[in-house]
This record gives sequence, structure tokens and C-alpha cells, in this order.
Amino acid sequence: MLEHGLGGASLRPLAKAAGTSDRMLIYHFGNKETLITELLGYIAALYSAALDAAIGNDRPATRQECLARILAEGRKPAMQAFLVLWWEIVAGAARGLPGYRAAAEQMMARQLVWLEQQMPEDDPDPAGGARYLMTLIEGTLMLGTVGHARTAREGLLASGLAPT
Amino acid sequence: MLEHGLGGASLRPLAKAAGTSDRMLIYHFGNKETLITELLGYIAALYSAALDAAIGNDRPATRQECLARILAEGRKPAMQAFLVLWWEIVAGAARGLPGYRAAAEQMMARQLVWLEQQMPEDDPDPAGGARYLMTLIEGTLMLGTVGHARTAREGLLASGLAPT
DNA sequence: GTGCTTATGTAGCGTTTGCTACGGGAACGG
DNA sequence: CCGTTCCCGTAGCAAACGCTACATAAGCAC
Repeated sequence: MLEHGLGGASLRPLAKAAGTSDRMLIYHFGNKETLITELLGYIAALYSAALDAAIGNDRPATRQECLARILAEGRKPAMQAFLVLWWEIVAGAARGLPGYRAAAEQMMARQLVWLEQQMPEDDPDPAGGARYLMTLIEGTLMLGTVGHARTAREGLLASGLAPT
Repeated sequence: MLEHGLGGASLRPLAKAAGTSDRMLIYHFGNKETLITELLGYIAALYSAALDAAIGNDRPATRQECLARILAEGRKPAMQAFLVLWWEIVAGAARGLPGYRAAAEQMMARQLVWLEQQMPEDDPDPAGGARYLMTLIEGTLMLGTVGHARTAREGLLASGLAPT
């Protein structure tokens, strides 16, 4: 799925990659639309599980360190491949395709509670701070995928949240 | 184009919307791929022109006001329709489709210089500040399109850059 | 053993895809 | 007037699309 894309993928190559036939995909899911929808739900759950697995038992001491850790997480190759799918989900949500919006919303909500848990223990405003960091993170990720990683880095640097 | 999408659109409905036939599209552009590529370039230029037109001669007094103005600009219906296309471009850039990355990079670079010009006159660090605001803006836009506008707003509020 | 449900392969349906072959009309240069 | 070039319509190609019809096993209930 990661290499074929979500909406643009057709049943036959997808089925071949899964080791079955297009006939079986339709048999199990009824039609392509519900296939995609259920797949989006699966991906969202998978993402939740990945977040749970990535939760460290040592909290960062500062927001800056918190941000640095998360961005380092996002630079891992596994996450990189996932990001390609993520932007397709965002695009689908923007276009109003069924299921995309719900999946994206769920994943962001999950990421938010994860971020709140990862905030420094003595943070004066964990809830607001998590939302602030989240906005910065998503902006950084987007700028990174369009070749403006440097812009984002310099922005964070100027904000005082610079990941050294 | 705005309603048919970029990559997912097929020649015939596209041509019909443009008042010609698919035959003509191929005649003028050679094939679909260069059609899309040139269209991306055109969109990037169009975006640049829109930014030029939106440049006010009165600079905002504070970063906060600067951010508020830009986000208000992004909430206009015309921009809303354009955003749908934008996320498709980001997704294409992430997937490595030809032309997408270049177009996205160009548009972001253009937006950056625009933002620098729009920074408060007495700002201590216009370059860094613009990059910081840009990261926040893109994060806010993304969260907005997946139904988390509230999250972004609360984040900006907690950051002290709250648009009232 | 006889039904019945579940799972899967083969073949193909009708449509859409990007693209091409062919031909004709309009404009223009000689 | 003739040839060339540009422009565009009609028709259609081979491939791929989502999906269906049909046959066929395998397992399980009785």
C-alpha cells in the first residue's frame, strides 16, 4: 500500500502485492470504496499502536527537547514512508473523499493526547503547549516534504525552540 | 481544474471543462504528464500573482497581527478552493511525482519572501520571524483541513500569538 | 451422503483510460 | 493557384478500470 498509494492504486496491482486477486478483494470488501475506508481505519489504528510503542518512560525536561525528540522520530525512514501516505490522506480529506477526513481527524487526535503525555512534567500549560508544538510539528513536516526543511529549521531556531 | 483534481482527473472531463476535446489537449501538450507539469507551473505563477495582489501597503504592527491577517486571508472561500489543490500538490511532491516538488518548492519560496515583506517594520528578526510564522501557518492550515482547526487555534493562543 | 455456507480461480462484461490515425478546413507564402 | 503549416473534429485503438457470472472446491451440520 505504501508504494501504490491510496486512491490512485487500482485493484489488480494492489491484489497482486497482497498475494491474492482483485476478485478476492471485491469478495471480502464489497467494493473499492469500502476497501479504502476500512484500510484507512486500519492505518489509523496502526498509527495509534506505533505511537504507543514509541512512548518513552522518561519525559523530556523542556519543550525544546520534546520537540527535538518528536522531529527526530519523524525523520526515521519508517516514518518517512508513512508520511507519503499521510499527505495523501490529507489531500483526500481536503477533497472530501469518504473516510479520509475521519481517519485524519482520528490520527491527529491520537497524536495530540500522545504529545500531551510527552510534555515536560513541570510544564505550566501542557494542554496548550502540546497544541502549540503540534502546530509547529505539522508545519515543519509539511515544509520538509516540499523541500523547505531548512526554512522550518530556521523558523524554529528563531522561535527559541531550536533543535540545536 | 479546481473541481476535478490534478492527477486523478482524466483528459476527457478536463477537456470538456476547458471547452475542447481530449484530442486537443494531447495536441498542445504532447501527453498528460507535461500537461500536468505545465499546469503546475502555471498555478505556481498564478499563486505568485495572487500574493502580489494581496500585498497591503500598510504593514502590521506586531507579529500577532501579521499572523492574524494571513490566517484571515486563508479563510477566504477563494483560498479555500485553492487549498484543496495545494494538498494534492504536497501529496504529489511527497510521492515524487514529476513537477510537483518543484511547483511546491517555488510556491513556498514565494510565500516566504512575501511574508518577510509583511513582517512588522520594527521586528528584531524579520527573516527568522517570517520562517517561524510560516511554520505556524502551514501547521495551522493542515490542522484546519483535517478538522482540527480548534487545536491549532488553542495552540496559537497558548503561544502568545493568539489571533484574539 | 446431502445440503449449505465460505473461499477462490477463470473468464469476461461494459466502461474509461491515454493516445493515435486520418482527414478536412483555414490561413498564409510563393 | 498551389503547397505547406497550423488547427481541430471523428473514430478508434489497446490497455486498464471496477466489478460480475459461473464453476469449483473445502469444510461443516445433520
